[in-house]
Amino acid sequence: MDKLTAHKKEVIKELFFSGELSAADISTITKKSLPIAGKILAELINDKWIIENGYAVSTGGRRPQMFSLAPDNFYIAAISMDQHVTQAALIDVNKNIVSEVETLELNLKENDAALNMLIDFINTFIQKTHIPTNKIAGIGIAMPGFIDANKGINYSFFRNTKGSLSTHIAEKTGLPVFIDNDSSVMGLAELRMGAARNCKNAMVINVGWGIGLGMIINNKLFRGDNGFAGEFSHIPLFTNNKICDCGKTGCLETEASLYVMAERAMKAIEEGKTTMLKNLSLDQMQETANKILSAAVKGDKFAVELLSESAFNIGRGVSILIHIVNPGKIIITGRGTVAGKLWLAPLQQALNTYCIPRLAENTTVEISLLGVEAGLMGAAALVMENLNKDFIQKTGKGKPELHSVQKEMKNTAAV
Amino acid sequence: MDKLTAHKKEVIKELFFSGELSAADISTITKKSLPIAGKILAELINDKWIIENGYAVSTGGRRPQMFSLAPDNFYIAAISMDQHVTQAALIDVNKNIVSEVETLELNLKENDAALNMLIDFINTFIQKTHIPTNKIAGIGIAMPGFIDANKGINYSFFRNTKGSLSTHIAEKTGLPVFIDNDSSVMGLAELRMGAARNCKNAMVINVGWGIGLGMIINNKLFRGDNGFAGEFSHIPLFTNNKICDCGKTGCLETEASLYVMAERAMKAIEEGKTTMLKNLSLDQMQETANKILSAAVKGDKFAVELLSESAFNIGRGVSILIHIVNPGKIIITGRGTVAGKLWLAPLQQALNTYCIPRLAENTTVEISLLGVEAGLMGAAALVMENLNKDFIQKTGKGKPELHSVQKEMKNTAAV
DNA sequence: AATCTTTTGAAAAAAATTTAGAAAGTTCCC
DNA sequence: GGGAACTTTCTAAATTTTTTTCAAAAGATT
Repeated sequence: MDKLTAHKKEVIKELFFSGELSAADISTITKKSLPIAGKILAELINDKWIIENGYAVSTGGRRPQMFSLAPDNFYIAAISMDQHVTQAALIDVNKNIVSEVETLELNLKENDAALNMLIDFINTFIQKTHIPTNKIAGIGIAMPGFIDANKGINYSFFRNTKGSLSTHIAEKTGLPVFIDNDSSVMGLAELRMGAARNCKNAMVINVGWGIGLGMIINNKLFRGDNGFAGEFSHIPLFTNNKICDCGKTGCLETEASLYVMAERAMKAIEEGKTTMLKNLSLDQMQETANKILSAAVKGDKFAVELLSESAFNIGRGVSILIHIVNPGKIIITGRGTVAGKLWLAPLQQALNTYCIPRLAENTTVEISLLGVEAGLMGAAALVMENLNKDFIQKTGKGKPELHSVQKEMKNTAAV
Repeated sequence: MDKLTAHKKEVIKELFFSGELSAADISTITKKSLPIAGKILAELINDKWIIENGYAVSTGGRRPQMFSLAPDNFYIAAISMDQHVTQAALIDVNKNIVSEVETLELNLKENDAALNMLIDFINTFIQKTHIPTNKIAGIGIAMPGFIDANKGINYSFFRNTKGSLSTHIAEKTGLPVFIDNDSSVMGLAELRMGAARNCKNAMVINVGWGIGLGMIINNKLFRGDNGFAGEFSHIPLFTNNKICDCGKTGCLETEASLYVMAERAMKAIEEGKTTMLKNLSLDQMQETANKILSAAVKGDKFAVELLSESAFNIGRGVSILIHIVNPGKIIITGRGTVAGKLWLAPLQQALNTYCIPRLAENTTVEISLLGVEAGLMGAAALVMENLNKDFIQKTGKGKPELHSVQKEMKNTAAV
């Protein structure tokens, strides 16, 4: 990629995540000189990529001209998957969801038809939006599994694809496709547009059917040697003889996860425990989990205890993370976030119990503000991080297209 | 620092760690164009920093001129400390120890006189070497504790120093001083001149009185938000009710470390266990540890079992590291390394037991080749990483000094 | 001997930064 | 309330830095 395009890409990216910036802001963020920043901005205005946005209030001197992305110039197709449910949404340049959030019940395990169903779902979704494909920057897919994002391969699901999974979907949809692990991508979302902005090191804990981990290290998403970093759910933390999905025993997720909470709730109810919870079923995990979480929010003593137990166990895992990584922030995200701040006290209690005070002191725990949209926002962020150079160079998206007759004339003239 | 000096610094650093490089090598390593590399090299030759080293064998084309650091141009004072013993050695441009390795028995805990003893020790050591101080690039100090290397502060030891510890020692010795945590610095040594060269992510396990961790992340030493990353010894891994130095229970170091091995050995001997070990004492930890390690090397069944138990427990901790960081290599270093490959089998056994196979497969475990010198080498590497700009600009170190008479003449001429 | 590789140096081109000054505000002090 | 002094933004020109290009030199390969 030539340097000019690389610079443009970076500026577009920063404007997407920040919304509005001045030339001076761009200069400091990109660590380029002001003349360079000015030049890039002028070109991007000329290409109709960005617009001038009037003057900001003064901070003690001349007021800066502000810039932002031109509205309707492009969109992002964001796909967020978990083991059971897949969601799709269209994101615009202001990070808003501008379509219906489409949902597909799609079980990833032992389902040979899943890939084709996914592709159909995506294609139908894009058609429904009525956005021309040349205005879609790409498709971002957040999904579970061991994923090599560079190669676009998921070693856990859709393994029978020949070649890379992302290339395969790109061929079937006609759009650039970027794939990464769901928890990692949620980490990216927090880094770029959530609670981890301006954090050097942050650990994003994805509380769902398992306990995922997105790692922000040195202001960047960290993926390890093979893209497998953050396999938090399966750290051997307990000596409990409970067998885990992964074949081992004592994994964190055998003692903390929405799934474990559901199991425990059902057992307790069977034993006659007093609680507002009823009619739970492991077959309808999503509904069951939501029932437990909202019961906890409403103050149901048993549900709160259940949640606190999981939170404390997660905290034990987090205390290990803190010892090893010394992060500035821990951020709780994922499906469990519905219960909000209920997670904080028991988790902090575990940190107080298991962390060296000097380490615990320097780390704050927060609930993600992105909430249930974290996965979709992460998928969008993934596309912006990998923005295609061809897409950036595709100038004149704002200009009217030449008609075929005009093209003919141009060609003739050239001969 | 101006760019030229920054470039020079980087070239000097790479030459120190690599020994010999061609202009093309420098260009690729520093990611600068060949003309730049050539220009820097020419200037450095002119400054007597480096020498031309003849031609290397051809790799299919013209033979490259090789460059290396000029011998005797500068030296590094390396200090390696642990809780009980402090070592000092002089390192030359070829990474060789060119002095006696001086040793000082210095207990860091509850010892108000320790800092002054350390400073005296360093000053005496430097005097003994008979190297003029303007030829010493700096003093690198590797020591235990919570250290903020940027600020030069050790929050665990020597806390009564007013201002930063490194500045204080610098004032008392008249040389630049760089301080960092011992395990981190061993990680740096492995990254730059050991088994972690060319590793993107590597975990360096320092087996000593506790279990330290130096983290290499994205080809760089990683220190976390406050410089406390890698606090591996105190991750809460066991439910054993053994109280640890840090005040908590169940820390990794309560079940794996040379100290624990010594305790267990003494208890077993008391109980009449069959072993070649005898006359052990916790007061003379270094000797006791060495006795156990060398007994294991000689094949003493009990000593091997003792070591294997510790290795397996370390492995359990390492399996957590692997799940979280997905590193390409695990490197065993520190005092325990004396027992060499004996650590590998039981540690690998733990990885096989506690790791998801796909993760364990991608990580290899090795014994450091730097051995007992790892701390000193790390301290030297620390100095090279932070090489002072003034020191680099101090040209003419190779040129003969003007005599005072000549200086007089110059001064007169100038008037 | 002809063809390919790699290194090397010089010249040309491109890119980026520094400098300087003008424009547009704010703040503080009398 | 009105300057004076200070800030911040913005533009253009001058300068510096860096990369690209080209060609020659030196060796390997077939």
